[in-house]
Amino acid sequence: MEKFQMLFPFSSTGSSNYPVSSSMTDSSHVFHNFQADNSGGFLGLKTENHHPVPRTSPESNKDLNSQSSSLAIGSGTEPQAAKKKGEKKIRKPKYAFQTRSQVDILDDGYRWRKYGQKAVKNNRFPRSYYRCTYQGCDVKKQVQRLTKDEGVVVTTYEGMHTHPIEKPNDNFEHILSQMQVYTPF
DNA sequence: CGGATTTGACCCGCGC
DNA sequence: GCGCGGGTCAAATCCG
Repeated sequence: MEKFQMLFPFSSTGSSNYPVSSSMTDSSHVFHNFQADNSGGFLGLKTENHHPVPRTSPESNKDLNSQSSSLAIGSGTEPQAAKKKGEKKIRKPKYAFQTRSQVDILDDGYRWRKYGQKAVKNNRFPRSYYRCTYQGCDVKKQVQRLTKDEGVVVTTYEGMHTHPIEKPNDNFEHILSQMQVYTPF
């Protein structure tokens, strides 16, 4: 596998076949996905799980929620608190967005270490699991392609980065900051 | 040599 | 209670 760096559809480089070529319009597209999700465009994703203690023992290494076959866009903004009564549920913010890209590796400026890869049912392409390699930063991310359109890559972020970006990436940094603003967290 | 990847095994939640 | 699906760990491997 070759390593593609800097290949970023969000960038100004017009190499990609991104529907919008304007500068800020890109971010708008992203937000469109988010809003659509909240509106019920996609199926709601449950972010019920929590993580009381960090992974210290090899036995307590289960967390995360299991999503359905389809890709769902979830977020910490989910009205989870409304239905459940006083559960120790720590909302785990989850963000997902689709991008049109030839490569799975979307460099968002953070350092990721791949820790797993699993084949998904209903999908010929495997899903990759990444984790941020920053001390104290347990942000996870998974990348998956759509069976229908291999050109579409779905990236799902889990958690928020509590540290500055390690790599200068103008455009995405801007988008990221906007995403954080958009989120109540 | 150190850090990142790879890949199979293991484990858990849920549905039947 | 078992099987399936999905997620994570961990040892071995690869690469710079």
